[in-house]
Amino acid sequence: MKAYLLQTLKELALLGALRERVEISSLELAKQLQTSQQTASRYLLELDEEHLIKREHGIKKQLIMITSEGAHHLEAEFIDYQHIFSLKEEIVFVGTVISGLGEGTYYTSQKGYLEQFKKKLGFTPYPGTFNVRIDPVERNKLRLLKNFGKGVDIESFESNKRTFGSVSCFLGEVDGIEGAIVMPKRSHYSEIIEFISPIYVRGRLNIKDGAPIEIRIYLEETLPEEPLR
Amino acid sequence: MKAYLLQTLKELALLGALRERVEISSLELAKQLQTSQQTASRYLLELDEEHLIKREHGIKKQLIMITSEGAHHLEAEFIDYQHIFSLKEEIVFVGTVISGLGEGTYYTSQKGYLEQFKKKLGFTPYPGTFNVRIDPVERNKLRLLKNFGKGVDIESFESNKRTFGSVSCFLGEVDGIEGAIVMPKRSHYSEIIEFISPIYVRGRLNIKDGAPIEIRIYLEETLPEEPLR
DNA sequence: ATTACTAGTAAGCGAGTAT
DNA sequence: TATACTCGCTTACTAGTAA
Repeated sequence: MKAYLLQTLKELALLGALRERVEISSLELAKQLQTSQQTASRYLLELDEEHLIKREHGIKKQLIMITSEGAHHLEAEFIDYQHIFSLKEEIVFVGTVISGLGEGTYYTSQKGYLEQFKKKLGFTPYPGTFNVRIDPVERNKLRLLKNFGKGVDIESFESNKRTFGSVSCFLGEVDGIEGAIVMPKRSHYSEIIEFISPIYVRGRLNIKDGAPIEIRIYLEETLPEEPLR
Repeated sequence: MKAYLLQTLKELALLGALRERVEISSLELAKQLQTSQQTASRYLLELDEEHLIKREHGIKKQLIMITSEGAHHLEAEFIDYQHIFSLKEEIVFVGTVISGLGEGTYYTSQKGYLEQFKKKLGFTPYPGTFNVRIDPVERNKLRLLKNFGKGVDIESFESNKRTFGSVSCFLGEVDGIEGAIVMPKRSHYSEIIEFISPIYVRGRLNIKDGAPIEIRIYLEETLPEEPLR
């Protein structure tokens, strides 16, 4: 998303356009953004084209409201700032359940991974991964996770004459089931999040493909409680 | 501030550059920003020129840290987002005490204003205003105030054959002294904030020009407490 | 009043490359 | 490896103005 569009969207949000239709002229918006009327008008056109706002033309001014897609961008931005100023302790990914290609079972059955999971994560995962497709706008949360999350590194190893790459894990939960997400280190951000757990998640949740789901990742390590004396 | 520079600054902050020097190459930054190495390099040059970051060149990569000026921009942005998502109940302006030109005394002595202050703000101000020069980066808080603050409108009136313009007031306090800031409606955002109070602020605080000061403005109206039955 | 098109100018971009 | 310069191309800007 272009930086100036985000800025414009934020400005509209400040005027209340997340909650209601806001009446504003391109000239008024231009003053807020310290630019010309023409540029503000163009920004609004671009935001509209990208479905980040919805407009209705009144007789004079226009009524503008931010769409849910636009709101997602602002939320993502807010999360970034919360992290910058260390105010949040978890990241929630929203997505839909999908089926994997069975690869998850292959990888999570490798002894080289299993031993490390047991040792470093504290549990032996059920074979296979619980896969969730996240919205593309959620991907910057993945980046945040890499930068801020307390990742657990699982090292690469060799087995059967091939190499199994190193992965990062982040502890979290899906609908109350504790586990961790697994991210290959040498790969770009994907739209799929893979979750492992000692429990067979799909069975426990009795859930179908396409169902909405949330994965919650803990950013702070859970500190053991100090016993009262 | 250019939108893309803010975005870059935010990215550096996410990498921890608010707290410590961060080692990053222009290519790595470019990947984060989804742009080219050349552009990332140019962004860093621009941020440096504007004193928003400080750089040290290592043998390979460079060490980057965000300056306090850069941090202010990020804080201001964070405040904006907090307001968008309704998480803050006050705005604090940081500035330095300055002397006015005596105009404050003239205006605050006008009967037309005095009657409205008494009626709408609940107090009769001491003649004169307590003036604070705010940092230019604080000005977007003024804009926030106009959009979100529970402003009290003081209407224009005529007296002695001239017109006294309408002003907006926002209740707040300076160092524990309750009062309100006064902003002319028909004027651009200024670097000076004028504070009125039933008490002679300068005398009470025994403060000199140039001294650092905070003005706290309440965003939510203080609701009267419900008596317990 | 508005919005937004046209057109000329300015700013931003990244491939190539020097250092 | 790095950073950052040049330069040709693209994108973004605003004055003027139509609708």
